[in-house]
Amino acid sequence: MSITSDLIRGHTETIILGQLIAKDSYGYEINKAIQEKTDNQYELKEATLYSAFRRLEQAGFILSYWGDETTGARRRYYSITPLGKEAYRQNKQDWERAKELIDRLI
Amino acid sequence: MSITSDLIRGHTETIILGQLIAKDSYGYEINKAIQEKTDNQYELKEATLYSAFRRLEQAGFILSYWGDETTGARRRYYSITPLGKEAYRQNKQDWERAKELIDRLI
DNA sequence: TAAATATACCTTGACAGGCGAGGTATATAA
DNA sequence: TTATATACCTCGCCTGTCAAGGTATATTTA
Repeated sequence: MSITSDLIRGHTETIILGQLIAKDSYGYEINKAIQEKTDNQYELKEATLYSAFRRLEQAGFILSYWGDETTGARRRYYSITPLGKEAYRQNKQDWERAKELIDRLI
Repeated sequence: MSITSDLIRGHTETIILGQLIAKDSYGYEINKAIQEKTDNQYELKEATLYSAFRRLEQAGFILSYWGDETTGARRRYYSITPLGKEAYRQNKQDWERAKELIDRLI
């Protein structure tokens, strides 16, 4: 943990979209993947994660559907839309630019 | 402009502290320097700038004093404190870490 | 078998930083 | 005299994060 949220703020949606480009997934799995990718240095708080899903779906960047689990807890799967893929590309580009600017400034 | 504020959020204070390490300065000048450094790609909004000054002074990271201009508008100068320098070093380190994490995730 | 843990979802309300909009004042250029 | 540049400031809204709380199923442990 420890990485302050303000440094990640604004990347949450991009991170989620990035996960969904690889494959359809659900909240719990996405968060586990994030933790693994960062060697447990970062995780999304649940409230943050689920409110991001709402925004992304609202914006037409993702679609959701219930999984057909016959056992265990139900899962709401998300898939990325073409619009979402475009947003991801744009966000990634913005990040490259922002990174360069911030490096210049600090 | 254009760089969304959420990507910069959390860097405002570090950027200001970074400017003040070079030399004492005042709001207007700091903002001009930021614009120059980024080829006019970025600027702090005034409300953002001045509220950041308040926080930084409150935290003991900077001190302020009025300039002795005999002409033109008055200037409130800021200088960075040892505590502010330490905060700057820490923030910069956090940035390096965050950058690496975000690059892994998106 | 009871309790704890892991999986999996969700909402509410508070908080903090960014910023639009508005304001003040001095000096210079058109 | 009007506009622009310099230089400061505040108020109140907006948005994303997250602590705290809740629900339900399955497995592991005591």
